[in-house]
Amino acid sequence: MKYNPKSVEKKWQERWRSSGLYKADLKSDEKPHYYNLVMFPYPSGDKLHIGHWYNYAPVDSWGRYMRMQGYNVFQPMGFDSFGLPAENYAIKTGIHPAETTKVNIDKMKDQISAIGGMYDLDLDMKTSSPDYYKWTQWIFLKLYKKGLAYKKAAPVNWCDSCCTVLANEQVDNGRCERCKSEVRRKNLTQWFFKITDYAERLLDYSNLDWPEKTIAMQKHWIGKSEGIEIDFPLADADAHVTCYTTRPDTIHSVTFLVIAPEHPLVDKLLKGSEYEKEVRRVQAEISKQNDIERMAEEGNAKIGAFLGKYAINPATGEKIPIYIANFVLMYGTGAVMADAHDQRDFEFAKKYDIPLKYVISPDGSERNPYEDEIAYTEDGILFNAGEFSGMKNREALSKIADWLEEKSIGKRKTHYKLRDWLISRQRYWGAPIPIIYCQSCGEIPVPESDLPVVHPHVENYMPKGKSPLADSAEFVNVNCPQCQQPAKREVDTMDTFVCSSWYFLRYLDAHNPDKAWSKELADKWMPVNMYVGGPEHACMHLLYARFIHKVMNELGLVESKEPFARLVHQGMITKDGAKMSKSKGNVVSPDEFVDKYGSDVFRMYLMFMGPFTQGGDWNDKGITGVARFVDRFYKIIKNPIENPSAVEDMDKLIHETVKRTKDAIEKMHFNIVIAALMELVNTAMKKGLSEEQKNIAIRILAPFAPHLAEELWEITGNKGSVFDASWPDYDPKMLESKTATYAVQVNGKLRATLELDKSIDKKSAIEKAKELENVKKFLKKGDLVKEIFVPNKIIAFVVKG
RNA sequence: GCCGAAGUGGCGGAACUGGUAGACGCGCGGGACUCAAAAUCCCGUUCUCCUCGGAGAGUGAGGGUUCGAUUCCCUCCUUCGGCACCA
Repeated sequence: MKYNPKSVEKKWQERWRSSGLYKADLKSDEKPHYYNLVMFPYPSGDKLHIGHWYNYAPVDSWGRYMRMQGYNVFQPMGFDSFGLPAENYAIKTGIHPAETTKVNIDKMKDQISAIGGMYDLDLDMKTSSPDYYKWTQWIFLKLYKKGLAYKKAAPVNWCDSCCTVLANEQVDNGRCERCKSEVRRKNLTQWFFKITDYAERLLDYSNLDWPEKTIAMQKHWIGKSEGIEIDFPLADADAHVTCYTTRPDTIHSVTFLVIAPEHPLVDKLLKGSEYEKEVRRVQAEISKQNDIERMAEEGNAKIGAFLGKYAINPATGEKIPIYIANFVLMYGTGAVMADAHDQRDFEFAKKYDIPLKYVISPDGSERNPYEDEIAYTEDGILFNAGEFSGMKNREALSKIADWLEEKSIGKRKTHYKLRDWLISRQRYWGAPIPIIYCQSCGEIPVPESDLPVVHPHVENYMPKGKSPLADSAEFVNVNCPQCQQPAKREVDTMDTFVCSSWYFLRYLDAHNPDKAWSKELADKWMPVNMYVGGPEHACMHLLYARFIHKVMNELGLVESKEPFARLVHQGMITKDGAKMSKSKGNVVSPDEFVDKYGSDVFRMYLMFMGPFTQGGDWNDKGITGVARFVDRFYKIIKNPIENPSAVEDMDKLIHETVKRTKDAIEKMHFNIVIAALMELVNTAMKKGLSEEQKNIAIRILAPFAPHLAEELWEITGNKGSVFDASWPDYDPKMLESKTATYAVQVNGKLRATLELDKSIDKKSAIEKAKELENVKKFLKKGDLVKEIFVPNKIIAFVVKG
């Protein structure tokens, strides 16, 4: 009889649910804890697609494996339900985001249930529910009180016709992606979290089992650099321009300064200047470019303007002109010293006819080896550099820095590229920021006892230049918590990354009305042992979560210093080489495959496609292979081929399979696990399995085909769930064999193979190999000059002539 | 441009620390079963020669180290991912 996945899977899912098999007892210390976490999904209208399955199914297999290794596995699942798509959908259709969110979550819950995973969906956790965002607001207040939340004006990309802020990626060539009207820079007062205070602490990755690549990306993002701030006095005023550089060795070649068009000095320097008109024109032009365009490599010329003023190069005493240019941004000091040894400065100087001066060449000779065509940016020997001439520039670097510090011209400084985290959004579908503005008391945080600040219902979500929450008079008008006089609420909402930066703590104590999380449980369960999600979150979510966690740690609210001990990124599933998206119309739904082949087959096929971290292009061609494997496995256990004489040989294979699959699982190479199980089945088809061997085989399979394994566990007469049994161990003695297969090579080419006893010595092994006909043939072709013997592997001869 | 990863049969992919390249699966070819087909089972399947024992070539391209290289080194090409013209 053939295996019927449909009825069997339904049966076991119901049993698991009714027995509460996978409910982790968070308070129990009976078994070691294992927090197995997958990044929670956004409840989109696209529902669950193959990419989600590719992510969730192997993580579930991992969790089941850990459970069978004796761990108390906690594997929750919730929803990141605030965000822009629901709001945009509401603008289009008028359906309230809360409603679409609920519909999408219900649908996705059904789909996740169909996987038949251990995911605990009963926690019913979503970031848009008041009992969750109450605590997001509470975290805001914690940061506020620690001085880590502040307001400042920041430039944003603004579209006048859409009346809204645009992300850099929504700006296309200076125009709004949606309505094509011109985008302008506009200053808005916004809330920030001071993540920059934690730059140094965030650079500590000790004890984190994370992909090297992700750590490298975060380090790059934080961007620590050791340099020096140098003051350039103005030629005709008692003021100076401070520039930051990591290359003080080039100070003698500095022939001009470039400051950001937004630099506060620009207005002062321009006062009554004949250059004002041109500078304003260039400023206006640059203001149309977003940061990405301003820094874009291709298709964007360097533009700038002379400010009509000069500074003094403190090293040479020379008068040098000051410019503004698009490529200098108002970060750090907003000013750079420019010279001939930087390609960007070099090009700018050529365009605006600014004289250049060289101070480095490969051999110290006074010329640019590239003949003035491109900048010489490599290292070399200094010349025209005063007392430093003749030194290697890298060696002179710190000496010049010392010299600048001694003369009080410069001061060494560590810079970080990391900017503070802009958390306010002028959007409806997000957690309200718990701040009240009072005419007499000023900016007042909402008292913790008044949380949550409930998200109001509004009629119109259309952006009008300010948050739609401003429409609700009931929401906006409150009494000041301090003086009880009429006051107004902050109407901006929080970035959804704030909501997702602590959800793993809430899972541990979901819906507790009195606390964000229980410290006791957090100390038992944190950090998350295994965290799996897409690599696109390397710099945002994963950095923000670490930041918030470190703040909570310093406040004594959690013991762990890091939220995620081990991190793995799953690969991306594409369709015909393209990312799946509704707009491209290439979203593949898992439902029809699950319906046709069952969850076990579908999940194993996804795992069989290739290494988990690699991803791949979706193609349903091979799924029949996995379906055949499942049928065979079922058949072997249920209708055994009786052949007792051969069954003994199977012992070795079974133990080999345990070892192979175990090694592959720990590396998350699930494709190898499935392949090894297929090999076992193929051999077992011929030779049969004993009852004991069947018992082991079922347990190896269980994490990957949980329904089938449970069914077979029951059929073979076992009591209870296979997931309460332990994953099998192998006996190393069983893997040993008396003989080894040697490859016999002549001049590096394989000429024969030879089965030899493992205890054989070099001399007799070589004798045996020499007797082989095909080896003799090639040995005759010249003089034997070398014999190589690698135990249990190779016998090689080198012949010359 | 810089940083990172990858490139292996018709396809997805395997190969531990330099030691028999192509496991496993799909597809394809042949056979068994069948009135027939599906399903299932068995055999074969990198390419080119061949006297059917084998021989030669072969892991993006070209060099190098080595008895031996998918694996190590150099140069180059292509694809994917990341980025910030950060001074």
